[in-house]
Amino acid sequence: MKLTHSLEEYLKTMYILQNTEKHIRVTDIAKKLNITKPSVNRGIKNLKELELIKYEVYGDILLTESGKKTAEQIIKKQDVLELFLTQILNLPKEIAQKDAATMKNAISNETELELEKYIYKILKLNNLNCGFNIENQRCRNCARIRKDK
Amino acid sequence: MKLTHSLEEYLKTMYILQNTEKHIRVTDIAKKLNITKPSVNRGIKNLKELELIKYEVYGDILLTESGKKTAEQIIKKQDVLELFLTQILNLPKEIAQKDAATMKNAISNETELELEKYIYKILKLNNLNCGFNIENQRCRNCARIRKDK
DNA sequence: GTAAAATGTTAGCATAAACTAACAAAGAGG
DNA sequence: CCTCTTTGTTAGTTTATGCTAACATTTTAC
Repeated sequence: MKLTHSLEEYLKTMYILQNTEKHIRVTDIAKKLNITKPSVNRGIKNLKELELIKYEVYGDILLTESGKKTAEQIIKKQDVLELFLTQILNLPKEIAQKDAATMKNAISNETELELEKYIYKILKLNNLNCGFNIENQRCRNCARIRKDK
Repeated sequence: MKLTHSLEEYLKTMYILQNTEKHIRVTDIAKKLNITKPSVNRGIKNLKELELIKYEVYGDILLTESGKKTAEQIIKKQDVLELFLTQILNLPKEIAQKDAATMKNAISNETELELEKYIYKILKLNNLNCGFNIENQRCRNCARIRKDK
């Protein structure tokens, strides 16, 4: 079992929900990702097998330390792409988010790195995680809070 | 039956081979895409069903007019991405080609358009199809021939 | 012109990821 | 505290795309 595209999306969504909701629920993940509950259910089992979450049937979903780290990496990668799409190509947030999610599975690490450097250069940012954190949560690196346009 | 990612790759490869080889052969497609012949074989059947190619068992593969147009669109989309990766991010051609192929299925039309505009602006090109045509073939729009670095 | 090599095809397997239908468990209100 | 709604699970199907093994056809070389 390996961490696939869709499993990454599940994990990412869980991480986000964990910070906004009391419990991470199958139904909420399904709604967020616009898929059915049985699909999420299998995702949960796979993520458990990968030891990225803790879970027992009908119980709570909890991200392990490894799961949190992995989710943060996924989110960071996607943020870089989303920032490029919104700030440099001036695409609306909605499209940028959707495309960033699919693009992140399409690009190599080399491309990601170069893109990050490029964005850094263009936007003259001091910290890539500032100003484009997710869903109005506090940025984990610099404690700033994003303000959506 | 719809034109999927892999079918696009098959069609694109056929289009390229059509211009360089006398016949489009299953084996050559398979080698180019690094997959097995049976996989290509099924791709052929699907592309035939979509009326993008003409084909009879053990016969020649021929792109229909629709197939050619579609292939050109695919190649153009991918060229835009490859140009961005090589010219703006300075990635090596090898990585750029691979990433462009996967990225083209990950981005929306809006993103493609904005990216194209952006590249146009940055590189001040007069014709996006010049200078990054495929495989040293003549550019279909301006008749220039690409020179690889 | 026939035997060997190259090429193409068929059939069936595997995996990933979605789905529906049907059922099981938990929680909320009366 | 029991029923109804919500939520979660299981089982099985579908689709896309790769694969291997085995076979068929065509081409090439002598």
